[in-house]
Amino acid sequence: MSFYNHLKEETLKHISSLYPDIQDPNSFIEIQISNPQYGDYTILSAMKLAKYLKESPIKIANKIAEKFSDDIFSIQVVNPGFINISLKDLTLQNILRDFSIKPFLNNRESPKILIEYVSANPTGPLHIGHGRWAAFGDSLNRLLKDYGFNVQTEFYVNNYGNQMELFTQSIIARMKELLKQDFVFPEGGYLGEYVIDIANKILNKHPILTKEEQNLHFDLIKEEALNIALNEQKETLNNFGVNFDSFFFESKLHEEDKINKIVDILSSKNQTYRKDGALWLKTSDYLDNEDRVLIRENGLPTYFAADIAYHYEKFKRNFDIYINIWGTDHHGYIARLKSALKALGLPEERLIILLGQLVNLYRNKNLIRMSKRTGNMITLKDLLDDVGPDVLRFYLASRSLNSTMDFHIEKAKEVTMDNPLYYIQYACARISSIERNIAEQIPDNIEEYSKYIEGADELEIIKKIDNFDFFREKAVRDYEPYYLVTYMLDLSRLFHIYYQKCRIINDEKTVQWSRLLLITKVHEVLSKGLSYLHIIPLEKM
RNA sequence: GUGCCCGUAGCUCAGUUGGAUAGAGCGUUGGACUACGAAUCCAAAGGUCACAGGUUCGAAUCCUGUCGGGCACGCCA
Repeated sequence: MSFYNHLKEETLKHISSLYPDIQDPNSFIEIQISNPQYGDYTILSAMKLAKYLKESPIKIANKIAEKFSDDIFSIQVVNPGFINISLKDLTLQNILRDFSIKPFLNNRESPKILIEYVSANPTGPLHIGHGRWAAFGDSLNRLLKDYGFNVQTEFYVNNYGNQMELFTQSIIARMKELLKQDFVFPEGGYLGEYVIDIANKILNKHPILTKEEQNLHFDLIKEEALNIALNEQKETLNNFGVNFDSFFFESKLHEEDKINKIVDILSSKNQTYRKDGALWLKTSDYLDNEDRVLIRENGLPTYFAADIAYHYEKFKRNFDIYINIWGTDHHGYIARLKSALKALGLPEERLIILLGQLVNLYRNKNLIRMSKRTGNMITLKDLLDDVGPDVLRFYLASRSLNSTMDFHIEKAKEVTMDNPLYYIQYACARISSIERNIAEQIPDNIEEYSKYIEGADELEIIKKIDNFDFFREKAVRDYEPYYLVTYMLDLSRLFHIYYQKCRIINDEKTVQWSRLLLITKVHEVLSKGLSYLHIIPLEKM
């Protein structure tokens, strides 16, 4: 266990015994990494407790501090109620000796989480926005799993409705064009080049369509179009290191009559009414600012109705938490969906919708405006071919989901600190290189050499290694994998500084093995961090 | 107009569920390879945390307002 987690447990124990009346002592556990001049970790709990207990924070801090009987660190209470912890050198050596990365929830119950993400319309190729959800969702998945959650991932396929019809009509028009027949391109249809490719593929697969009237085979063409578009999306995602446990087809909800059922349930709960020939859901009784249509005047259900049915089915699967990753352009949709879940009596608080801001794509300093309709776009596949999956994933996952990001294609291809993945990779490559260069047999008990570590730079690195659990916990708490990216850059920096100053390969073997142990642990942590991004550390560059 | 997000160094961004003296990289200027990989390191310069109030032991962080930018406001999906 990291010292950080040890300190958390001890603090909890002491607060519980000092204040047995507090119902949720966990909510008062707050530990941060200190400003170096004050120590290594700082416990902020006394000041949180002071507000709650209406007692002087410094008194509380002193009481907590007295409870700590460990002699493995020094402890100091400072106004207005900071409890500063400074680790002794021997403790740091032991942290290095014992360090390993383990799931935090190892021996506890593992909550089940379903993450739904990407969920693009199967009407064309993925673009960089989908890439962002893919990179983020997959990293979140890997991070939560590593922490100990039981995670499954899902892609919701919107293969039903007007967009799919329009897509099919666009393909049929292109097929007719290829056959030199008269055709009318549908209004608002899909103009992208890829539609012609798909038309060609379908014609090659089904030569009979060249003779027959294509409209008679509308459903067949739609089915083929869906398969081609979806498989291309899957292939792109796979090349991006992103795979899903399940694909849920919207059409299934229609085929199995789930939508009518959900509408009936809502009606039976007196949550609907008729107006202007349509059936409305009383979402404004809950979180929404107006009511929404479930069944249109023409008798067809809305996308919203299908989405309610989808989430109703989702909730039947008994996960503890449902995470949806949506683009910010769907933010207006949250209130109505959560309202519908409330109307159904479902625990909507289990549905966590993470909104991602959009990505602006630049080439040669020009913003590229993309539109699937006009076909003016750079696809995710193009970017993967151009800059490669590692750089793309690193970049897309290295910023908060909540900040709009600019992606400059030229800069992503440069190998500079504008492209910090290489800074981390260079640290990994240097460590691998040293491992290759050490000719002797590495001793089995290399952990025991931790006691020869004593340089300030080295102890600094051990502290940073111990911080891994702190940042992982924070990333899990906020659903923000990028915290680990910032952490990896910091750790890499400490390594590069150290590397510059100290030789690892050394005639003095106790020094050599202790230093090798240290950088091996750095390597382990960096590898773990990169694994969340599905990036393999380089042994050579 | 209404709702959501954002505004930190010339640029791109960090900044600990509010915590101690706001930090990195790029770019600029100067320096370090006869030692494990110089894709590195060291140093300098660079700030009214958009602006104005408020909350409290403490605000870049929370609240209110103003200004600026992005997105969304369909019986499309």
